[in-house]
Amino acid sequence: MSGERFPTAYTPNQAERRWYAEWLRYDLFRADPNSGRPPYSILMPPPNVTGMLHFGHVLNITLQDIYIRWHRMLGYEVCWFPGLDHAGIATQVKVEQQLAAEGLTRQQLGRERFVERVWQWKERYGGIILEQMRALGISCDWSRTLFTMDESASNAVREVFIRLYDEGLIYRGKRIINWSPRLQSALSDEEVVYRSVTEELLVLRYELEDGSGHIPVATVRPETIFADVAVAIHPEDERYKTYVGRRVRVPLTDRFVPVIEDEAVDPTFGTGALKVTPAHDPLDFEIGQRHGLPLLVCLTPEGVLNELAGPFAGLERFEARRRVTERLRELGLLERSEPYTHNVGFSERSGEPVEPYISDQWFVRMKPLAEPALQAVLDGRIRFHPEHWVKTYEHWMRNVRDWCISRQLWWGHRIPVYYTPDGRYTAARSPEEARQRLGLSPDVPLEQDPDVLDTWFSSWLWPLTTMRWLADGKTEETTDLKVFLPTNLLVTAPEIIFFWVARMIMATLKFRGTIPFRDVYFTSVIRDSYGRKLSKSLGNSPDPLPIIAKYGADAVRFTMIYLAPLGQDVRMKIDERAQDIPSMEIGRNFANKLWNAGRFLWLKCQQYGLSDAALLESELALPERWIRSRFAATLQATESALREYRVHEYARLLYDFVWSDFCDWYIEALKVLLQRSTPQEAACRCRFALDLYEGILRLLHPVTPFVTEELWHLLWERREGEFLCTAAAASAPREWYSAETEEAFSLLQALVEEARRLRAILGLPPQERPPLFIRPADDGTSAIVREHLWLLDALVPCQAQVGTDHSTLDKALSGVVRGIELLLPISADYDLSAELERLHREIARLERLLEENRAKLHNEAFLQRAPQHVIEREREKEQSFLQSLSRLRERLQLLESLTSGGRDA
RNA sequence: GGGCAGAUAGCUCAGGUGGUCCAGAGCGCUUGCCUUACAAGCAAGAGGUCGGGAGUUCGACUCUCCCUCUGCCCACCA
Repeated sequence: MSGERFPTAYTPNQAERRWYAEWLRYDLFRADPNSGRPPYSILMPPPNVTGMLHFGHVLNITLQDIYIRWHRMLGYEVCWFPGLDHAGIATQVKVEQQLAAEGLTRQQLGRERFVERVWQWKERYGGIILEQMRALGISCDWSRTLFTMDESASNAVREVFIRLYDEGLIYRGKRIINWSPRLQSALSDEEVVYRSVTEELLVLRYELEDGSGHIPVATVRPETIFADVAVAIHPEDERYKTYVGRRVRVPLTDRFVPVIEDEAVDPTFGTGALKVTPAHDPLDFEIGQRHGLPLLVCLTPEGVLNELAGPFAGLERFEARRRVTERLRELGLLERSEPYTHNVGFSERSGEPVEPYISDQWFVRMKPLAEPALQAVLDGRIRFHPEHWVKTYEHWMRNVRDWCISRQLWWGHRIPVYYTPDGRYTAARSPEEARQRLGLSPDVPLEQDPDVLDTWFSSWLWPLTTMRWLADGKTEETTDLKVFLPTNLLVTAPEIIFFWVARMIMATLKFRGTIPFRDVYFTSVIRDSYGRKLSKSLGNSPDPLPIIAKYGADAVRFTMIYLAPLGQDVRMKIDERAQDIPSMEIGRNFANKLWNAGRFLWLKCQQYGLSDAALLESELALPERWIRSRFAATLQATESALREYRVHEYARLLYDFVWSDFCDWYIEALKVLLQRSTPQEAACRCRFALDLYEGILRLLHPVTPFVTEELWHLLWERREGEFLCTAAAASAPREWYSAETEEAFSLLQALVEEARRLRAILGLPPQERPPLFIRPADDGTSAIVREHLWLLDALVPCQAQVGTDHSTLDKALSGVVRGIELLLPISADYDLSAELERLHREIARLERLLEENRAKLHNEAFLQRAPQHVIEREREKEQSFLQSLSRLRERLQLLESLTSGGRDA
């Protein structure tokens, strides 16, 4: 027992700063792969350095820390690998915005200086993010922090590119990709979001060369007609059969293009005739390939019409659309137009509509990688929680398409490919190697590919690069890889299942022959009370730091997991004006409750002292045996909840146990027990209480590390360097649990609650202790009740006494609990009408239940088919109903005779 | 168009494998309390035909099917 003063209130900020510094000072988070203890490892999904963390991260990181801290206390050698992601496009966009505010563009700055600016940005926001993570109290191994642009990661990225290239799994090709004119870069399919947009569907006249008629063609993108190379119809479309093989004029041009047949055309859509523009549409591209059509490009990378568009050249694509439409109308080439709602792809990062665009890009062949990765999940080597994500995963993996990995950006891993002036190229580690590979003499100039790789091309190597795989470009084997891979758990958002989770599985299987992780926990999506995702632009995503400062890190951690059931979205009320999340009070109040329970125990221990003499089993009172049993049961339940990734259940179990069982019942009973004990006994009871409380701290430490560490040191003398953080997890002997004890105590609880209800009806002042008469049931519970009248006295409060003759208590309020009748005397002039009404209601309720119960018991089918214990249970219920009913009826009769008698007199 | 998840008290949500609380918590609400730690608290209370409809079963909030609504993901056809 510590002799220091016990503060009347918990001040989170101070304690958090102090303990985090201590934990770091003693290097408690550093993993030692050579310790020989069983390993437990987690890879932290590296946050983007684009900005600050939001509450999605807070939940995600808290969950990981809970598992890390829990396993550390269980004696595992834990290793949590932290890091940051360079987030290519996203970060580049942010820095360009910053530049724009200064009136600059990246082109003005030049590549080198621009990249320097991005590094400055990274230092700044990376720093904020790390500060936020520390404020939350997370216990990752900071010595292993990795940034995806670190040299060691770059080395691995380069090697992987070259290996895949040599294997033919990376190739360069002219394909239709998603082009962002604003970013001047290609995007992967995953970086495009679709939105429903209403545009005008135009029907244009493509006139036959000989002037004998026309084909009506529907389009929403008339500005692309300049790149049309054919008009296609479905082979079985009778309407246009005769046109096939003839030529039509592309409107506004002098070009004639053939009419062709292709299965891909949907005859039921639009006019059934499709203008084929292979350079500007993925479907058209395929058709063009099939028919050997030429590729015409009418847009520049900036999204401006080029010389092919004749008089329209130089117009921006949407302006061009308006002008072209206008012109077509003037010339009578526009047959009709109608509003048409369809999905249009937008760039996720820069927001403008994506342009399907033909260009030279680098791709990864996904099919060979996807197959083993799919199997690993289907056969259960990797388990998803909740499991239903497996279906989504499977669907994507079976339909996976090649991954466009080149980006026309400056911020990212440069593509390790070198080109000769005459267009030959190869992947290589250096120009020298490239020359060697191409068999060139040293004087041939080479140019490295200006593009960089998709961010996820470094992220998918995360399980490997965090463990220093190929950190120097050569070394395949490291101690970390041997010990910590596969990792145990990945906690991540379901929205990056394709971007990241799937690809990590592919890469780790490919390059290491093993799965990257065993369990994947997909977190909840945090939404505001309107159901919207948190986002900075909506203003509904407050900065976690001030909220942590206001409520405490433990409160934030606890509230998040308390509110976030596995796989369900979480709605939180967010006060946008105050940038506050009021529900954080849940956790704050809980920490406060825990604190005060500790303070109470401290005060009592000061008062009574502590006795080392272990209490004999027989000397433990029922409330003590009960709370011990509840502790054992709670511990067991929390363990299985955590093992099955029902983390919110873990939080709820702890909340209910601490608040209801420990504080509301045990501590209240302890107050009475201490009063009735000899000083010697009281000291023993304090010891018992304190030990149990310590168990609670151990149990809670993974969620609320700070307040528990603080209490753990306040209540006990600890050796230098001793921390709850690295103490053993809570444990309880099996025999602590006793169903019988819990049954007995719950009877007393029910009696207390019923007696309090009666007492509340009378509205007595707290000091008043009315007599309470108890008429026991005849089921053997009588002894328990008789032995614990003192407890009822204190908890109700009242003066409880057992009596069988209650006839003298004619004027009383009554209640029946499991056949036990409680009587609270009332004054002669008390108005009984409310009580009579209540009795009637109660009797009616019980009669209904009895009826249902009897219907069951008289049902032959039920008796035959229901399991024995269920039938047994129904019989017991019948008895209990009968006894309660008879007592209530007696009571009613008595009161009715009284009231009528009263009226007569 | 395909798939997934959800619909329980005014609000936010709990309710593994159908009968053990005849539906629970927190917040909000009503009433009474500064009762030997805690008013960020204590005690009592009001409030729900568990989205609708069928079915399986001795028995369904809990399983199956259909419907309605909500959210998300995937695919995108001019």
